[in-house]
Amino acid sequence: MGVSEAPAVRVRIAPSPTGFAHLGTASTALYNVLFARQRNGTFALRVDDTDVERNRPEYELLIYEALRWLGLDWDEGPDKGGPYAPYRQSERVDLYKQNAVKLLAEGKAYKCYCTPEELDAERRQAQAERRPYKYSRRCLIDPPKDRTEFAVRFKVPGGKVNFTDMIRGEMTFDADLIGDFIVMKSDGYPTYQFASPVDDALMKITHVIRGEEHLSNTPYQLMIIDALGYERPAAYAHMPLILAKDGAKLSKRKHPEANLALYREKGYLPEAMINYLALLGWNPGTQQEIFTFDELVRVFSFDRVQHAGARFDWEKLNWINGEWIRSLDDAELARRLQPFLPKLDAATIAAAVPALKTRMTKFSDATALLEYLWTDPTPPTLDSESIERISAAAEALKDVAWEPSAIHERLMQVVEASGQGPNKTFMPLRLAVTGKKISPPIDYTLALLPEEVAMERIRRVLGT
RNA sequence: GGCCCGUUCGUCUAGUGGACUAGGACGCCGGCCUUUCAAGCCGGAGAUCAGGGGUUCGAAGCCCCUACGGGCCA
Repeated sequence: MGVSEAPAVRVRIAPSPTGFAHLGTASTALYNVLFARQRNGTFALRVDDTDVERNRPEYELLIYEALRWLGLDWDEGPDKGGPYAPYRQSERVDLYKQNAVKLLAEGKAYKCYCTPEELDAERRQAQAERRPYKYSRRCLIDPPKDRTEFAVRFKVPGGKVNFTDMIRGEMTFDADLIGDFIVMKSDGYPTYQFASPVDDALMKITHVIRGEEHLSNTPYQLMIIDALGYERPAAYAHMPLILAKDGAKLSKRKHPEANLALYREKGYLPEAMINYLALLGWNPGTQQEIFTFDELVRVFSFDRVQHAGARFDWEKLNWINGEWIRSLDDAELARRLQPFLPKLDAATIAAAVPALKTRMTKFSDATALLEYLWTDPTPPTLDSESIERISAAAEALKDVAWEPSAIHERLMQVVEASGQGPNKTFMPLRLAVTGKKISPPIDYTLALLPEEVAMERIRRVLGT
């Protein structure tokens, strides 16, 4: 087949709605989207909700929300449909049944009546004899006559299974080591090993890009696709896992950083998240660290993806987020900051932005810096010299235009007249007005407050 | 238990047999700037390339073994 005849690229992610949206889902989605955009392909979202016990519709919404926030929108999905609908596996159960029936009819699968206890006994027996366990095929050879409840078990043909992994190269697995596995459970639902390849084939997925935990599942799924006579995806890509700081796999229970919603709440920019996620497990081969999405589309390639898991690091994320914050223009920054400063009006936020810009690693940091604007601080106790400096400052500020540069000018005159360093004047003022040692530059600190309020706080410590 | 994937500064990583006295980034430390805190600029410490055997004139990079980590199946 010539290059021009190659089928259009179709990729997909298949998250399970079993809890909050996971960081790993975002990472996988990103790589899928980058690849799809590079090749003018299609990106589908398929919801793997066959685990009836754990899946909840609201969790599905959480996934949509998080991916949209990151700008990782999909072309086909449960909410927007598409040529291969439905995109929710729970709505495709008939399809899996049909395919299982087909396998059964062709002798490529068989009914298995074994109980979990029997299977467990088999397994323990194998272990006791120190031989690798494979299902005994007793239900294939001599099925019990008196039972009705069954699962459908795939008859593994054996031999070698080869496929191309865009990250790891040519892979070969020995299927002789793989025992016959269940494709349909006795409750009528498919197993992951069955639903996933059936959908990939039916949805004409050309490249399966997913987490490394699925690498050894691939031969199972390829055998299913082959047995069903479907076309295999052209290639796979198994992405390195994101690990927690302690080196363990990111778990929803133990690691809050696995929760995508958290980043939005704390004020990380979606651009920064994309940037950081791209760099976790991939590198451009150049010194560049800051990337826009479009730049990533241009330079991303699977052969520069890491093979080993990468640990999540708040510090680096914070730096990247800070870089992004500093790169935004003031108006845009002010606009995005608003939800994080509900107590302030838009004009005040806009006025604060120049002072905030280099002082935030994430938007939630703004709170500590500006808290004094809506909270009345406890007046500090100051020594007589500080009182004197404040008194001089108060005098100088009497009829100043209430904005940073004019305030700055007046205060510098006071400093000059004092013959002392600026901080002798500024720090007491800062303490008087904010109650804290850390605040934006003093001219901003004052100007952001209404003049009467600022002057009142100053008068208060002067006792006048 | 079987199979698979992996292992370079604390972290993310560069490295595809000689340019490696192992490079960059984050973080850390120091200095400059300075109005506190940041930002910015300059500099520094930090990796016996998991360990051991080979192959080779030469190995971080190739082969084997071991250890450790992770995954899948069971």
